[in-house]
Formats: sequence, structure tokens, C-alpha cells
Amino acid sequence: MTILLKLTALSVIEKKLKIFLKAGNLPSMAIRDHDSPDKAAKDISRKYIKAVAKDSYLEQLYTFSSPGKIIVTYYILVPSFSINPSQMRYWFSIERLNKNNKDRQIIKYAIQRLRWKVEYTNVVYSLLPKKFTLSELQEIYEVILGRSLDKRNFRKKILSLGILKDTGEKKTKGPARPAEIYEFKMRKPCMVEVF
Amino acid sequence: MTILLKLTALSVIEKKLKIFLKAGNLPSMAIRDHDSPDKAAKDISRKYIKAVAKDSYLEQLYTFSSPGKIIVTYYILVPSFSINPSQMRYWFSIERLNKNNKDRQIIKYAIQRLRWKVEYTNVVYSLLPKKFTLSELQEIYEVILGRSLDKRNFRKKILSLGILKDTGEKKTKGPARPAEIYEFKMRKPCMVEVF
DNA sequence: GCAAAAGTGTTCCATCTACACCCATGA
DNA sequence: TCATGGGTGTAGATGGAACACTTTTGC
Repeated sequence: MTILLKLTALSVIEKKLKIFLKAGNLPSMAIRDHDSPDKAAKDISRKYIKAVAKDSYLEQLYTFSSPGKIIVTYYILVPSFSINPSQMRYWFSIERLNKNNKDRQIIKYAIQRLRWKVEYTNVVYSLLPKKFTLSELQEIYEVILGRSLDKRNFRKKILSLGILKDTGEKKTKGPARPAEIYEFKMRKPCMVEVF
Repeated sequence: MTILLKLTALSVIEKKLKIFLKAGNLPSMAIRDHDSPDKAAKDISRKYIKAVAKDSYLEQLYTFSSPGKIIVTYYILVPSFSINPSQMRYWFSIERLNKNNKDRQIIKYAIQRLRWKVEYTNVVYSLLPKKFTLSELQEIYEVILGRSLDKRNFRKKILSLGILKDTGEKKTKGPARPAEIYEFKMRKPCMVEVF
């Protein structure tokens, strides 16, 4: 029986949720006798994605099977700033996903899991640089959840959770009022009810 | 690489959450080349638990690994009425679980998953007979969640979800007012926000 | 001074919580 | 008639949703 590992890498790039595909396929590799799925998942991230920030969030998804084969799937969240420009062509918006892509089921499952996760944990930290503005954070949520959020309610909610720290710095981009810069108090997964 | 399947069978018996263990271990079997984990999980349920009601709820939990071995885990929810009395001695209250049980991690994970599941799906149907009273249903929730619930709030909530059907029948047990008998409209898993 | 994004409060509504008594029956 | 479990309603608190204007900057 062969054991295959498939990895769904997810990122939010230019206001789109994107996945990493090569020739339409998720990166995959056989798990060898002396390896664990966790280790294989890390290896494959390093080898294919080439953008594994220290605190990328990696999680097992589900174990599928097809005749004579077991497919253990993982997903990883990659912050867009860490993606090497030369790799950018492998990232595809999920809206353009081919209807009969073989890995479609896995990808859909990964996206669903991500939606769950951002609603009750702080894992979005792994899609952002260390420092960011509230608008940038809100954008990530909007892209993942696929709907727009009210700015005031969002800020009230996210600040009341006490998971962010105001750095005191400001980011000024273009002709507009500079934004406060925040960072996560913890860049480790923990449970928080966001929505 | 050997692929092992382990099954955590859960049931609510006499107001306790119990698991099925033989000699302190979860039932397990090797998955053979031509089998899928799903099929192996069903086989093992049939073989060991001997109480697989038609609509037992079976779900994959997680895939663990130890050197040279992959362990795919499932859990199944078994209604206590369907358990053969001769098998009852294999069911152990989770409170009595040995601190250094090898399968402890898997079991804890299964229980955690069950708690999540009952809060946002209707899967409790698989722990009850087809027909039941609201008090019986409430008891199941209390045991799983590990806290007592207010009777009035519980009834209001559960009835407002519209997932139950009043059969019009009554169950009279002992010297007390007979209780209305309900059944689930659907005995298929579906999402409902219970708590 | 104007275009652009940041920041800020209040009202309304729905839902959760806490809580105590009467009802129907069997013995 | 009494013991047992079944059934019911309300008031207060809490949290989410809707909603518009002022502020700070670059040009």
C-alpha cells in the first residue's frame, strides 16, 4: 500500500484566496517507511512552496483513500509577503479552479477548514506579516469568509478579544491618514471566538 | 509501512460517557492493501462492538504516526440500547481512564470532537433510540458536555431548532406525569447550532 | 482644498441566562 | 395524598447588526 501526502498551500494575495498548484495538481510525495506524515508535510512545504515562514500554520486535514493508496492531506497557511516572486505563477485564485480538478475535493475541504479556523482561532496571524494595520487584517477576513465586514464592528470585536497589541507605530500609505500598526500578542495558535 | 486502524466507540450509558476497551486498548486492525480506512472502520465496528445500529455515526478522527507505523483513527457513536448485554463489560467510563493508557491521546481527541459535534450538528440522534423524551435527550447533552443544563432553556432551544417531531405518543415511567415522545425529523447528520 | 483611507458611538434587536411553580400520574 | 418527573413564562443582560460623519495626511 502506498502512502501519499498531499499539501494544500493557501495564501491571500491581492485580495484573493489562492492555492499553490503545479500543472493543476497539489504538491504531493510518497511517505517513506521511516518518515512521518508531519515530517513529509514540512519537507514538501520547504521543497515546493519555498515560502515557509517560521510561523506558517500547518495542520492535517483528512486522510482519503483510493484503491491501493492512502492519501494523507495537510494544509499550510502562507503569508503572501514571504512568497518568492519567481514562485508567484504557481498560485491560483480558487475561483478559477477547474471543475474537474482531481484534487478539488481536498481543496474545498481545506478552504472550509480555513473558514472554520479563522472564526474561532487566531490563525490569521500566519497570513500576515508581523506588523499590520486593522484594515489589512480586516481584508484577510473578508477574503477568507467571502463577504465584506463592517469596519466599526470588526474593530470593536477584534480589539475586544485582546489578542492584538498596538505598537504605537503608524503606517502611512499614500495620501491618507496614517494607520496604527498592530501585531499579535501571540503568534501561536490559540482559541478565540472571532465571529 | 504498516497502516493500523483504531476505533474509539463512544456511548452514553447510565448517565456516563463510556468507551469500548479490550484489555485497556482501543480495538484496532491492520488495513490491508485492498481495503480502505472507511471499510476497515466499519469492519472493526461490526467485529468488536457488535452493536452497530443502522444509523450509528462514524467519522474519521485523525491520522497519527509512530515510527514505521501510520495509525488512522475513527470514532463511532453507539446508542446504549443497541449494546448486547454480554458486551457491556467492555465499556468503561472515561473518568476511570488510566492516566498512562497508550490510547489516551486518541480518546481525548475523540471526546473533544464529540463535544464539538453535538454543539453544531444533530448527531446525538445516534446515541438515542428512534423515540425518546426531551428529558432523555437533555441527559445525553449533559453527559457529553459535562455540565447540567436548565430544563426550560434547553427545551426552548431544542424545539426552536425544528429538528424534532412530536409523535403524539407518551411515555409513562413510574409514578409521574407521562412525557411527550419525540423523534428526529432526520436521522442523517446535518448542521444545526445547538449551543 | 480635495481625494483617500483611518478612526469613532449609538440604537435596535435577537439570543442567552437565571429562576419557581403547577400538572399528571402511580402507588 | 404524596412522591415523582413533566411541563411552562418572564425579566434582565449580553452580544451582534446596522448605520454616517470627522480626522489626518499627500498631492
